[in-house]
Amino acid sequence: MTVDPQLLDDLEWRGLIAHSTDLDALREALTSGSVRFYVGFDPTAPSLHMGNLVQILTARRLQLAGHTPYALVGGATGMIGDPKESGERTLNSLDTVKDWVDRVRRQIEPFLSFEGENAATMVNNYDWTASLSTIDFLRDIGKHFPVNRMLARDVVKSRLEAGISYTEFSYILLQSMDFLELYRQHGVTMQFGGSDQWGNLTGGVELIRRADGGRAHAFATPLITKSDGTKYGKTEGGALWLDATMMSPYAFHQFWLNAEDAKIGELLRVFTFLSRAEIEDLEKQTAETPHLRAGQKALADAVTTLVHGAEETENAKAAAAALFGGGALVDLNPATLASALREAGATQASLGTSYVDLLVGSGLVKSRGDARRTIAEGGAYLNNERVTDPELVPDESHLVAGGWLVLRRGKRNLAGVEIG
RNA sequence: GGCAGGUUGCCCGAGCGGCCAAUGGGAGCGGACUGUAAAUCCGUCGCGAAAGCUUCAGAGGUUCGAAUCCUCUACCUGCCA
Repeated sequence: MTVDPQLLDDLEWRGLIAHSTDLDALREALTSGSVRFYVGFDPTAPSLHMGNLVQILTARRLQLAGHTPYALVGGATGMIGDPKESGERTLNSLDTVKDWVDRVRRQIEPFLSFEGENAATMVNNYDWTASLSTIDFLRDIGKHFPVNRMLARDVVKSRLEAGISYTEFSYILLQSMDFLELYRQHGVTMQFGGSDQWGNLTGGVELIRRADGGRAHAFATPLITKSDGTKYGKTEGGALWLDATMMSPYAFHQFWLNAEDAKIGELLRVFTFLSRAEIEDLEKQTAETPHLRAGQKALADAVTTLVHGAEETENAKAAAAALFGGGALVDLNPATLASALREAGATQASLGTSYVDLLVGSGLVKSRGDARRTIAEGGAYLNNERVTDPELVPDESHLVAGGWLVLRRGKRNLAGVEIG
């Protein structure tokens, strides 16, 4: 297998290396042959989200450059829980974790190739931890972890006051053991993960050195933040899920389309496979003609295509064009409008329902008082026309596209109501 | 173990018997500007059309009336052992 010698330069240019073990050694390893590497995903929810996407795409970049991926789902680590600063995690049942493991596995698979010389392999750490005896674990693994070092870790330090269970405290041993296991069984010599995983990554590198005298590498990808420093990928609805049933491809596409100008370059580098020349050109366009939003459009199209495919991306774009096109809704092709509304999120209602209740039913507002408030604030629309009468009850004359009402809150929150 | 203090709306944080659905800040939401950006400014921010209803850790109690006083329970913090 020939490898791309430019890989590490490309990763650095994309800003994907926030921390790393010896960078020169890593460079040498990555240029001298196909490196077997691993990246893990814990099943903490029924779907992966934007943060995980950074890792998935990075794994793909490595595979495309000729290296060999081992994608790990944490059937075991998901039972324990990685300590986080905000507090102790709630344990999930074995059944829940198993279900989420399956879902996560299926979400990762499309991004990697399981054929060819550097075919990817899926592994589950439950397979080598479930039957491990406590005595063996404490003697073979625990002996290599000085507690004083473990206590010095930032996450642990931050939890010492509020409290941390032995369960979570032990997490790093499990993840480090994963690396050792993959190193022994499959010759895996590199791991990467999010920067919040840095302690766990180096834990594995060190365990391999202490237990087997082996040499392994690790690097961490950066946390993607907004320009104000807060975490990226949060919407009103919560996380930016990759599962189409948890977040529609339309909503997903809209999220990226609304990216702030200042972040376009960074997001394009991290989340797309566009070339350096293409990205630099888009950055230039964003700087010179920001209102055209060429960068946002390219970003939204590229990421949505990666996650949901070309067809869903076209649907999302068509829906957005129909709903934000600016033209009168009645002039639109009924079929186009109807499918756009289904894409944006649609509910059903019968004629005679008040506008306020329709807004509540659509989920655009959370209570009737909220609906009335929105109307009073001038932020409520029916068929792209501002609604000023809080008592409005839509009738036949309001129907468009053969039986639809188009509700809007604010500039960009849309919902369709199918009248049946 | 002893002593003192705390627990308020999504978060932080005032209130310390009626004028409190509860000051203020942040987040969120809407409007203006614009580009379905950012920044800024303005408005809004428990439920209810309203009357009113349900909130200030939980359960009781005092009172015409409690987030505010008393008792118990839970959790947290500080000081002394």
